[in-house]
Amino acid sequence: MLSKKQLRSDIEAVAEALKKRNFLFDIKHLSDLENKRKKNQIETQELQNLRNTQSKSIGKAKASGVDIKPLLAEVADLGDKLDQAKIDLNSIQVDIDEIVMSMPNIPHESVPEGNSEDDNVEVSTWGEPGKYDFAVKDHVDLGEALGLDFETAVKISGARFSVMTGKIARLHRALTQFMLDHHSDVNGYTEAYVPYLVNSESLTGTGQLPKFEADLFKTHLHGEEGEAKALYLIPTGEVPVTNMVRDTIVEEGDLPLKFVAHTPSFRSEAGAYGRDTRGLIRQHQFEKVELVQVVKAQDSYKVLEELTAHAEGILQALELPYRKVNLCTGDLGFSSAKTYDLEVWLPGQSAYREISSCSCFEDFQARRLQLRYKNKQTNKPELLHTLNGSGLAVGRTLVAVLENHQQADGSIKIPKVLQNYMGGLEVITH
RNA sequence: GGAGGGAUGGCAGAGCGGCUGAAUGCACCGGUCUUGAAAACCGGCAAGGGUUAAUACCCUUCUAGGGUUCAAAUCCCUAUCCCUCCA
Repeated sequence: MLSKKQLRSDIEAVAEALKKRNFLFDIKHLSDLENKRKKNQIETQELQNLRNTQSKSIGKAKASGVDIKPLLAEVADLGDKLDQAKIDLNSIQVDIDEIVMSMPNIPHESVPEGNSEDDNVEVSTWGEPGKYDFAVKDHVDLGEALGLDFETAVKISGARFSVMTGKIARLHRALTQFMLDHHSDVNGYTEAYVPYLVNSESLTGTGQLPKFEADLFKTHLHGEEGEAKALYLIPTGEVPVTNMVRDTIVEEGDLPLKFVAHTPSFRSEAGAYGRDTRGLIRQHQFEKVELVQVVKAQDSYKVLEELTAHAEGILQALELPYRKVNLCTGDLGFSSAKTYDLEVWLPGQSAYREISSCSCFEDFQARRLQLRYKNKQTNKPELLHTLNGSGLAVGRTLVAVLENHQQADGSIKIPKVLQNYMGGLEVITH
């Protein structure tokens, strides 16, 4: 959420900044609402003040034995007036909130302007796409021989799910284990285990709600109260992990907070019909190892570089060629001020595909989350900055390992760092 | 399944319907003292919002949502979470 103060004082600048990401809003409508809010709020608070002072004087009069009847008559209609004023004010505030809650974050100045992913800017590349003296297969062909099974998944659940058995299931787990160990042992993250079903407050805190409900799987509880209490399957580990610190004032000495968590992610992929229908790239359920950091405002962009480098470290350890891309204003996620995508090379597609997305949200999430620390200098609570990134998406990493480390006979070389997790295996064959 | 008890500031923990935004302790910050530190002593210290150039003033908040009342941390109802006892 953007700062309402900023929206009041500098609405033109906000509109200008959001235009860069193709987000337009009715400036006049919002400022009209804001003017109404101001008037009603002052009015309401004056009534409240009046009631408070009147009540106090009634108390005093009663204590000193004076007849309070005339005083009571004076305040007779105050309650009704106040109730009405509150109702009016509340309805205006609901309208304003609805608008503000659906406004995306302002892009950082270093974000390139553009309309779509075609305008993203490549920042760096690592490794060279491999040269193969045989016809490369994609991960579906390679995987199906090794225990990757989409047909069974269709029977159990439907399209966009997968089953893995045997060595490939173990390889998938090995990737997860390696990532968790690496980030906690080498990069200093604290491992976290978190719920996979979350309430709507959590999703509002990180920005998935209210705007993106269609992308989520929502559970349905029985009973009349069911709707209000319904839980959602997490679309990313970011949600439960970042919400661990919702509504808290963090001790300055505990900063930065660094968490790593392995979670499944569930996405309805609404609107993605026909895209990546083959294989593991776009699934309703996939595993991710998520990095989350909570830092002071002045550190956040330095930390974005650092966190991205942590994700890159996994790709490097797995010997997977990739490139780092600075997302343009038009491709930026709703809550993000700046995002680097890491795109891994997939020989089966002869293309770079997203495998990690590392974002700095500045105080956009923190404001929704009421996530602060007490600044020792000013002695005031200040909003923190949040960041997260996949380190990495496990399913897509499996795809990348299969395709990049395939050999002519369809076997897969296991990267050195994974061999311990594979019981010493150096190659998997069917 | 039944019967109770509880939820208060960063934490712990008091709190008769009006003088309670809230005692006290811890933590934290500043000061005195000290070569320095500790201890001791003195002082400060909740959050959110509004008006304002500023000082300042005002409003809201004692798990959440309703209700009673001129007035609610305090009384009533409901929900959530925690605890104890019985089956």
